[in-house]
Amino acid sequence: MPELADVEGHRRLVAEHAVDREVTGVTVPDPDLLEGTTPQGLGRSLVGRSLQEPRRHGKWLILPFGTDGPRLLVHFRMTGDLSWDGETSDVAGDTDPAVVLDFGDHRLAYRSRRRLGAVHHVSGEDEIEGVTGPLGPDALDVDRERLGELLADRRGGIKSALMDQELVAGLGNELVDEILWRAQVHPQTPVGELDDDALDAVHHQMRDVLTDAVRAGHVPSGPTWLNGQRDAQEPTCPHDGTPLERDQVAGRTTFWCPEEQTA
DNA sequence: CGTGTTGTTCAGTT
DNA sequence: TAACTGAACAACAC
Repeated sequence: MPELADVEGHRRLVAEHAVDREVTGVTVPDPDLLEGTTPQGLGRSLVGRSLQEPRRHGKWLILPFGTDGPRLLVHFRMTGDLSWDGETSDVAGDTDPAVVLDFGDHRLAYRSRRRLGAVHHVSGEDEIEGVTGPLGPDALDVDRERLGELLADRRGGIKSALMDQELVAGLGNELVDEILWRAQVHPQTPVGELDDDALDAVHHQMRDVLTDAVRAGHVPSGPTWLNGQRDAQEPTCPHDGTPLERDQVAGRTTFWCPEEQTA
């Protein structure tokens, strides 16, 4: 379920185990999910180089090799994970890995159960944006002032704005629903109608939700989280028990509390 | 056999 | 023009 928090979990897994280790071999069981090079080219590019500190920008995981060397840009889309020696940072079922990096006796494996994600190879830092496209600042780096600036000229609803990776990178369907529910803002509220108090609330909740979700490595679904109601038969507001509304907003299934999130 | 799904991109529309 | 909608992508669960 890769949104910012999940990808951050994958980043931590790599940071914990693989940094400064040298690639000794690569295997690409599913070449369809390798972009920007061939399986042979991947080996020529990476073998002998060591992995540097991994970064994350929004939902992209960036794995740099060597000094100013090639990078792997990893995207999970709807499903997928990384595993280190079989220890996974998420659950992708029993799917076979698509791309595997060997580090001596250890191995880092990328899986994408529905095969929508991909591992992109670029040869340097300046090629990254060509793959990711323009991205807004990472949601974890957006302070209150910046949020106001980003939304200042924005038309349309707040949910579609927050989901737009060019505006803010990293927020997905679950995170945005959670943030707006806690901020008591209706997902379709036009951005221009949000006053300072509402923007304060959105920003504050964005920080809180992200902090908790990153700590957990995914969007939590406990009893105090809207996210926990997502696949309940009769979803109710964890605050007051009101039946939640459910409809398509910004093209995604959206839940909100009709009592608290007034338009 | 339909329906739905955490993300992104594209074509078409407002 | 900005931004919206819907379809498509692939695979699986229900």
